[in-house]
Amino acid sequence: MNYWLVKTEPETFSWDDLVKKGEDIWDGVRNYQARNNLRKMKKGDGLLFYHSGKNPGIVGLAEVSRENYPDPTANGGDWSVVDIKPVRRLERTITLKEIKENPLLQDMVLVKSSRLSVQPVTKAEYENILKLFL
DNA sequence: GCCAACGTTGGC
DNA sequence: GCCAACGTTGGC
Repeated sequence: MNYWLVKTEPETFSWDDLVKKGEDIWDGVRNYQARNNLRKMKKGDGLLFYHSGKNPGIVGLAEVSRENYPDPTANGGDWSVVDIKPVRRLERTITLKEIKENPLLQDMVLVKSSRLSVQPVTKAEYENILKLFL
């Protein structure tokens, strides 16, 4: 089981939208690194659901419900999507600020390469994030 | 709204 | 294949 962080602008697609829909296709990724990460995802992998923009931070836990298949929104081009479904909302938002301030989380891709929209997260990082609100 | 970081494009 | 120009992302 692997862990990932997926970013979205809440104005475009938020955690609440995902909960409302119950399941959603994670489409529109047009970055090779992000796409390659999508392709490595296995059903049941854990996802940290991250809101960018105003008050950036992790708001919920989700999981991969369907492994990668071709992106129906791509006009040609070799792009992939996965389906994801919500697991639960976090008790509170884990802000980018506190992630940056936490010595245990300094190696997260989020801290080092903030623009990548689909990122791998280590098991240790995932567990350390859970500890922040459990 | 600004700007730094990064990815992509295209001329040579 | 290099690199300048440009576009986009996303934090602040």
